Amino acid sequence: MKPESRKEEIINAASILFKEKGYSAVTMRDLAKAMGIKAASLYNHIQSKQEILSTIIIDLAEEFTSGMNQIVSSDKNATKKIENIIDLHIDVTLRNSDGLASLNNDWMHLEEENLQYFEKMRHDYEENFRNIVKKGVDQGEIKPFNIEIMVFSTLSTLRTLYLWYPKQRNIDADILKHDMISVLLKGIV
Amino acid sequence: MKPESRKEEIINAASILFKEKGYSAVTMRDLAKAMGIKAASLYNHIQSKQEILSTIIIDLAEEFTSGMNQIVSSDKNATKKIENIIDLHIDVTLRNSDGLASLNNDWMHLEEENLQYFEKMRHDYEENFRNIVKKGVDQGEIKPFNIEIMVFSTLSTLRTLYLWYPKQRNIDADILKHDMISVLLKGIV
DNA sequence: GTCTATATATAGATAGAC
DNA sequence: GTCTATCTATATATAGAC
Repeated sequence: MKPESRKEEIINAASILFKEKGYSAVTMRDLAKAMGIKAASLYNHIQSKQEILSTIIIDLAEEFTSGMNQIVSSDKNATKKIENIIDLHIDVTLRNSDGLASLNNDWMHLEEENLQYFEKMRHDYEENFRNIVKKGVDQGEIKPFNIEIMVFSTLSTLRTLYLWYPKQRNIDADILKHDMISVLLKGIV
Repeated sequence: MKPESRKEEIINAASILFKEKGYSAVTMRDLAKAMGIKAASLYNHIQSKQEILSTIIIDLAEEFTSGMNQIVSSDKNATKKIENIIDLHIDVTLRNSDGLASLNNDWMHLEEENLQYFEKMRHDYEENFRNIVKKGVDQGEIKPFNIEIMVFSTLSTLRTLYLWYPKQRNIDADILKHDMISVLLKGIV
């Protein structure tokens, strides 16, 4: 484990609090108390509460964007690409399930450029997903159900993993990946 | 359409704002502006901001609880019961998709008894769902995948409908029900 | 890197006039 | 049923000492 910088510690502590109560309901005093310091001291490491939120969300969104771009440009069939997307979500969830709460529920509190940047990444991500499913249907790999419903159903499950996985005991990541692929795909494929 | 009381108007306006920004980020002044009155005037109809939140959430949670109790006590097989649960979620989503945002994201801001009451209803709801799936597996109706993953996957999709359905154009409720049952069940059953 | 003290803004809510 | 005026608490953030 590489040592965390003080800024990283603050961001991790904030991720946990934001997950529990949401960005708006967490005060800088709450965050300082969780760190064992006073609120004013936080500002020696970060510029604003907003900077904490945007760091959490944008870093994660870029991680998903980067992962999706690799999958899209790979030379695999649709089914395999969807399996890779499931793996991506599980990997990110294992690494930072707290931060995913902010990405899912507090993105609307981003400001200006970061809000637009986030919304573009999310839109592109969904569009990439949709195109993979469409191509799978065209090539007879995936059942010809309503495309939007299949995309929504799969994505909503993957996006909610952060709420569910930390509560599960004794589920190994590889077993989870295998079983999640079964549940999400065996009905579609 | 029966005429709305002023209190119901406030609650509906609040549901929309809470959906957009979350309970904590919406001020009584925001709500008053949406109603075209001053913040102080709201208090002639409601006791507190907290009362608005608890009304939105508890009413919806009781609706789900009541619906689930009917399904549980009905004389049907597991597959049919799950279809009825899907119908229940779609019906509630059509009737009050705004309020479902609070139920999903702002329940932790409930106070005291209402928080406990809500958490018990949510727990019982999940337990009922889990038992239906278990029985379906035992009787060979449902594929023997990991129970928790099937329950989580289905519920996470149904709980997120409120975000997705309002954005869909030209999807009739009955068609949605049919297609959603296909996507969620044909892989499991 | 953390502290105390504080500036400034805004939150939920109440009192009392109309 | 709505208003203006206001109370009290608390929010984010800064200044400057240690």
